[in-house]
Amino acid sequence: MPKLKDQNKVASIHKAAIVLVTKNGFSGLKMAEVAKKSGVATGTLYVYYKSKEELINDVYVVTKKEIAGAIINPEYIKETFYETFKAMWYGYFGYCLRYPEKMLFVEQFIYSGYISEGNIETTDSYFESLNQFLLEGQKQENIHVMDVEILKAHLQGSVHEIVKMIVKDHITLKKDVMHTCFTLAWNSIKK
Amino acid sequence: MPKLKDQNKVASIHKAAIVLVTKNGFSGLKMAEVAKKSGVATGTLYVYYKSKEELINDVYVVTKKEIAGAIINPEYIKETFYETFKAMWYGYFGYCLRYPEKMLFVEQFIYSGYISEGNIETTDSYFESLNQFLLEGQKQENIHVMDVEILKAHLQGSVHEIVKMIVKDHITLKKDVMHTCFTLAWNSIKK
Amino acid sequence: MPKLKDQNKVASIHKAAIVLVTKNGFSGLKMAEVAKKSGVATGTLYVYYKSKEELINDVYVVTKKEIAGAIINPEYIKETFYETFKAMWYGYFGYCLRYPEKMLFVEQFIYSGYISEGNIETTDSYFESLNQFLLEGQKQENIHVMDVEILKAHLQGSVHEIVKMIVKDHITLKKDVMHTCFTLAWNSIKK
Amino acid sequence: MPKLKDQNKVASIHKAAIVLVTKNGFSGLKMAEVAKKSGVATGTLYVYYKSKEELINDVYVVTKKEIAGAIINPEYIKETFYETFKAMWYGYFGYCLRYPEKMLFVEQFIYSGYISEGNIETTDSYFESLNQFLLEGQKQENIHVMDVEILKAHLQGSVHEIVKMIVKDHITLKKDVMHTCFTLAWNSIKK
DNA sequence: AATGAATGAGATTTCATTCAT
DNA sequence: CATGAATGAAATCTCATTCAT
Repeated sequence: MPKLKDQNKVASIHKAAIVLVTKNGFSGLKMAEVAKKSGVATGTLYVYYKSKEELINDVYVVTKKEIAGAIINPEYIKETFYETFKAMWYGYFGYCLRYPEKMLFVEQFIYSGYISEGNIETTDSYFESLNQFLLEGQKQENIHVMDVEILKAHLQGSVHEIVKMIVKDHITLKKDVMHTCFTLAWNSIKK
Repeated sequence: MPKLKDQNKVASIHKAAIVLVTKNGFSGLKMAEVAKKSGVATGTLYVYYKSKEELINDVYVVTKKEIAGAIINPEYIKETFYETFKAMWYGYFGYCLRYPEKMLFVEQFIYSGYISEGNIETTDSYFESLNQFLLEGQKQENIHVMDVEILKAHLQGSVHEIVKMIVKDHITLKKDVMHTCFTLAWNSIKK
Repeated sequence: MPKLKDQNKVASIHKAAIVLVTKNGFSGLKMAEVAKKSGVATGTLYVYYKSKEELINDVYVVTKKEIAGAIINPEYIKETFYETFKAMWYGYFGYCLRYPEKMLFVEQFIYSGYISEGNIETTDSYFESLNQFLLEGQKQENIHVMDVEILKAHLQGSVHEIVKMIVKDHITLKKDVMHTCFTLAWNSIKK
Repeated sequence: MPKLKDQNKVASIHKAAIVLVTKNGFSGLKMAEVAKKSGVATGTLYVYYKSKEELINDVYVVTKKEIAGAIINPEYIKETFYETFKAMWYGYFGYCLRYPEKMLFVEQFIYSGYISEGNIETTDSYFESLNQFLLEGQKQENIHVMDVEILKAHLQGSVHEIVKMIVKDHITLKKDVMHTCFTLAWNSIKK
């Protein structure tokens, strides 16, 4: 956790860290580069964070929260399950497309051993209401009954991989292709 | 006659590298550790590979080939598109479940900047016949018509994310759950 | 305010580098030894210089400048060409005798491939006024007309080789021998 | 000293060592490069020489002998001291111009600490008759009386430095310029 | 004798972190 | 708080030499 000093500085440190991790991979993240890109001195990073690990954890938690917000949004609640799901799916897909580096950042660190146990639990809780929504959909027989974690993994995996491919190949996504992708997702789970 | 280059050595170096990446993450791959674990001197690593980067690239290419073999297998060719697809899907899912470290290794490095351009093209070619199979399925109206790359990304993303979740949480997968996962995949693409 | 870069440090690094090159030869220059002798950490050397090569280049340029100053000195300008030439020759000969390690250092590296192109040009410019002096001597018919570069090479070669011999054999140079050497030089070029 | 096995091999090892030292400096001489350039295996170098140091010493002694032969040659003995000296000077200058890498090789190692005491004495003996010739010239009042070692150093230094300049700048030497250089040398010593 | 793969001590270089200002 | 020079442990890589064939 950062000291609550200059929030602009924190934001630029975060941004730098995310971009650098995406570009050079986690092993390529150098504190000196984070400092340079974010316009602060290396020593300053240690004013805000005790270590590289802590910095990364902070970025992770904040980003994960932002991602939760891209899915769970009061505006997305519609009349039917289908419509709400659609809004959420588009919300998430759009977010990943706009911020692929954040998507990649979060993805990379699940297995890195860098994220502390406590933070995993914390971030999982952000998605509690999404779980409720999906369970309700199963109860109402809108979608197939199955482990919700598997369901989420399936949906998220699909979105991530498609976005990665699009970003990697510099493809400009057309509306109808995006709709095709949504159809893949919906067909897979609908009852 | 001089000593002959020992191909077992290459294999043990690979094995060590993959295991170490899995255990300590990519950033944790240290040449000294690779040397120790594979039973060679550090200098020997540099007899086989010009640099750490080249070693990793070689592991990547070899692993990617192995993965292709887990999907594209003459035994998997069945009477119907559905059955063949099912065999392939199970082949890949099973591989990922057995060797999650290889799955993760390959996944991690696509964005790491560690893989050289040439190797990306090389490894892409391994999957050519899979592309043909899917295109044929579209022509025969077994599955929806859409960009094959998107189709593959969708299917692969789903598998990877589910396997990651299972491995992460140390879940022992039951047959019926595996079948549920396959159903997700098939329902999403079938016509 | 951060710590300020310490210029004394640069000087002590230079000194250490020159002494070590003299003692152990160029191949014997080890960064760890330079660090130890100059009282800094090895990492600090890389704060000041990007690489060993750059450190050596810097020492080269600074030493070459010092050598130029041993020849081109306002005090050496006398009434006649002969007297000025004599003062310069003695200045250079004396410098080489006092700092044979610097003379050798500079001599060794011209052919070593260690000196970057730009630095050769830079250091050549230090001797421009010497060229002017010699050309003027030719115009005034004090010395033979010939390519100035050859002239300088001849004079410098003579000095270096004699000094090397003296230093190698630990001879204590008598005044009259030094005068004999000067006579060799003067007789060779005078008209 | 090499074992008297394959003299062609010895010759090509020598040639490779000389060229590589000239190009990359002494510190840049790598046994693996010598092996490659001379067309033998690294192990073979150690069949001929006990160590890198011994290899270098052998090259030194052989080259030094060759150089002595370029100066001291029965054909060069003429009627007068002047004519003999001229023939010798041209012989040496020509040799240096044709084999600058050998000249540089020998020059570099005098201060390197790599040449063993014994070999220095050995090679010095090759020049004994040159010493006699110069002493005789002094007795006959053809040239100035002074320490013969200084005299040789002066003459050799001049030749080397001029040749280095010419080779460095890729100048094609004209006959008259070569004569000018000789005149410098002769004027400096003649009585 | 000849080979070149293998070695490992030791060199160069990196980089998270500390510290003096 | 902020700075960035300084640190040094630890990483990568080199290369003279050895050794199995």
